[in-house]
Amino acid sequence: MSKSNKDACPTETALDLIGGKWKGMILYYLCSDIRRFNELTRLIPGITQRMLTKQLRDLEAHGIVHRKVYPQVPPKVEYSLTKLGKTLKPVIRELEKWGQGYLKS
Amino acid sequence: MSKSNKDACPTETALDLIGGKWKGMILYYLCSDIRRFNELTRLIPGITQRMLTKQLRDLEAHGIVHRKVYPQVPPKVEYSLTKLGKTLKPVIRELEKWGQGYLKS
DNA sequence: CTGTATCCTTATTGATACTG
DNA sequence: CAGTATCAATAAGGATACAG
Repeated sequence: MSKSNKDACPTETALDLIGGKWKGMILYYLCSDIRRFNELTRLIPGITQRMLTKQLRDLEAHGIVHRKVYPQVPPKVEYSLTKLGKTLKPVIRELEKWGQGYLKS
Repeated sequence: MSKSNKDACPTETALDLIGGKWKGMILYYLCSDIRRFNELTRLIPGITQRMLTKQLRDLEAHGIVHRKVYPQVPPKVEYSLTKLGKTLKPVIRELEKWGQGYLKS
């Protein structure tokens, strides 16, 4: 987004970072555990490797997700929430609660 | 979105409804008050009439926003949160809080 | 296993002009 | 005031193949 009034509307800042088609689900699963690349692929039906990579890189760039590479063959990479990422948990939890309520109504 | 695992991930349901480039800000302003079309245009710099209309219609279609038309000239239309929409307040509040924290860090 | 690289399609957004 | 209509541009997403 070019330059909206983020100061006046922090809501927008947050949605910029966790919005998008897949980030919600990625964060949802990272909230409960450290996950590997392939694991996320399985947990999130329909996502392609390209999109998963892209979203994870995005989250990483914003300091929300940490990427830990084990230099071995075959490769092993673990994704987890950073300190900042963990502060998102209440947000994710609220979204989750609301989503559940909405689905029941 | 076609058919992801919304049941497994209510977070996604929520983000589907309140995500997008402008919905966060629209909801942010509707949380605190009833707003008119032109008022929202002023409050949200950069949004076009076309986009504001589209987003409001979206929110309306999902039962989050109520559109009240006063049959008069010049026209007057008021937008407000529905009962369901009001249940979003804690969610918006969490997003807002997190956004503020993020901006400060 | 964890990605890149290409190419292509679709969805979102924007600019602008116009209307009841 | 509160929108529509039209057209154009950009961004997001997807399919598939390939690589270290």
